[in-house]
Amino acid sequence: MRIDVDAFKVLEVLVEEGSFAKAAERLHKAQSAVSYQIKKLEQHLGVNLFCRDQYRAELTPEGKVILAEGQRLLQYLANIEHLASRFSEGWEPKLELVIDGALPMEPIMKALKRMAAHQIPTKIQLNMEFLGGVQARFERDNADLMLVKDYRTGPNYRPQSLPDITSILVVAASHPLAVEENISLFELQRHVELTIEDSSPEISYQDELQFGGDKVFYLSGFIMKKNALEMGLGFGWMPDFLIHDELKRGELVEVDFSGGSRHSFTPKLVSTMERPLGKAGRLFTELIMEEFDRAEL
Amino acid sequence: MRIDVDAFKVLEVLVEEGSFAKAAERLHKAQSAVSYQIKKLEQHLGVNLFCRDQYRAELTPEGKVILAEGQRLLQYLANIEHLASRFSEGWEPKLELVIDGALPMEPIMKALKRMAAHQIPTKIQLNMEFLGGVQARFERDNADLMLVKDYRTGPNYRPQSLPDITSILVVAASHPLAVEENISLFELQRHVELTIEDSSPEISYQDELQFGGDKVFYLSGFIMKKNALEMGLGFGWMPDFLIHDELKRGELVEVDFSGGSRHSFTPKLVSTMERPLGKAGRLFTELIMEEFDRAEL
DNA sequence: ACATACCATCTATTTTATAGATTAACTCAC
DNA sequence: GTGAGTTAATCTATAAAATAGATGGTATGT
Repeated sequence: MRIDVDAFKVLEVLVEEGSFAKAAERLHKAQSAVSYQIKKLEQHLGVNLFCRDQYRAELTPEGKVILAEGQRLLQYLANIEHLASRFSEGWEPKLELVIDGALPMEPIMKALKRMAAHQIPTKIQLNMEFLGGVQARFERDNADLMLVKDYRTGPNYRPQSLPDITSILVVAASHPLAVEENISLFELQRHVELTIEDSSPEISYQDELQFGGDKVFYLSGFIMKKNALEMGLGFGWMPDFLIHDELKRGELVEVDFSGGSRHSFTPKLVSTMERPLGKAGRLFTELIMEEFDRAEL
Repeated sequence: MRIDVDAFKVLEVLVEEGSFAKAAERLHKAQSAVSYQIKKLEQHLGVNLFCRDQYRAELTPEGKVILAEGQRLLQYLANIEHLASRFSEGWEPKLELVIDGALPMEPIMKALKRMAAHQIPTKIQLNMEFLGGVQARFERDNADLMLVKDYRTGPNYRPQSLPDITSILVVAASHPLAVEENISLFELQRHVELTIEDSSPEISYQDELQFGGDKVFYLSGFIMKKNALEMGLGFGWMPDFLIHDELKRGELVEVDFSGGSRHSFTPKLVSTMERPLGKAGRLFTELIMEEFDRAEL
């Protein structure tokens, strides 16, 4: 038979009260029950916790150590119970998020920071993907939420719109396209297009914003894409919030494409009815909406 | 009623085996007992650990977290049991040592280091005192062992001798006493004597190696005493192992006192029969003897 | 469709925890 | 000292809990 953790509680109270009878009273038990529990604990551990030579039983040095360890054990057990109570309140044990690298990180990070401040029991996993990779991962991992630029609608998806984001077709000021006017698609296709590499494992649906030229560079993430643009490697779409400063300083300029150099999209926060959100998921939804709205001002 | 930690063990085996029946078999219990335990745990925590929709009951995400936490709890409990078993093997929970600052620290530290390597459950407390302070603390704190230069014998003391250590009466090379020959006690008393301050709370027995002059500086520890000597503040006794290099380099020189400039004493390792040593105390005794013998070579 | 495996549930039984009473050893006040 | 009052172990009866064994409904696979 395994040890009874209850005995550690009895031990604790017994030491606090300093007497078997008082401890029994505080524990709403008979004095004999306390004696029995302590004796059982001593037998189980093979250690004398109390020295019975004196009139009042006195804790041995070994007993002191066992008491301290037992208290830590009880503490740990209480933590588990607390954790469980949070679960039964509706907090999910894990919240898995997939976010699109094309979206601004600042409001996302702010929302996560505020989540952490709530002392919630939920473990949060955050994955960043690009283009079709976002949805691919959402489906493969059975994630709880995806924050995505655009997605193929599924059977039970519940999307919520976030404030619009504008992409701008830009190029370095030093690039030939920077000075041309009313550029045709044909002309555009003669230059190198910079694109984010789709992070999905299989061939995914093509981004509707590609121009179909044969000179396409695939980059892994917007930081690299921005670098490549600044170095004049080619032209490409960038979310406006990422290049605000560069446009202002004139390092990057908008391409005067006849088909339009601005494109706005509506990021979506998507969950699925197959995996309804728990408390943490709903809290995150609320916070992320707030942060995106605030960022827009 | 408090939670039954046994249930965590059942949970662990159940998850490993993947079936209530198999788990019951491994635990030498009936299948119903396993069902009962798990149901009780779920009720107690207020959390569904298993999803019974499928044919085979499957662990819920909450269950996974509870399982992991439960395993840590069991680990902790096992640690306590191990600790207790070490106690019942004769390892005392605490070993309190008092050492004399006049003794070489190196073998003591080496012995302690080797103690630590033994993975023993005993907590070790080490206190350094000077002169009468060593014994005062040994008695006041009911310590287990004292390593002392000399002591007043008590009723039930069990001393063991360590290899002799020599003290030398030294002074800085720049000090007037450094060049005098065949110095009388009277001459010596005209100069400042440097002494370690007795660390006992009450007035203790006077160190037999004091000269009775009126110019005495009391210092707290041999590091300060050595500094004071080097700076030519006065003369004083120093254990040879502490000033070996300084003598060699001629920074400190032996005083040519007519009454003798060398004095050897036998450090003692003392315990009392009122508090017999446990395993850790005996191990320390063994190691410290070894280290002192080794240091002598 | 049949044999098999899975797990909840029921009942009887064993095991364990507890209360209440008793006793021996001890303290303290007088 | 002596007697009243504590303290804690021990004993016995009882209440509570864990367990075994049996049963039944459901899912699996061949």
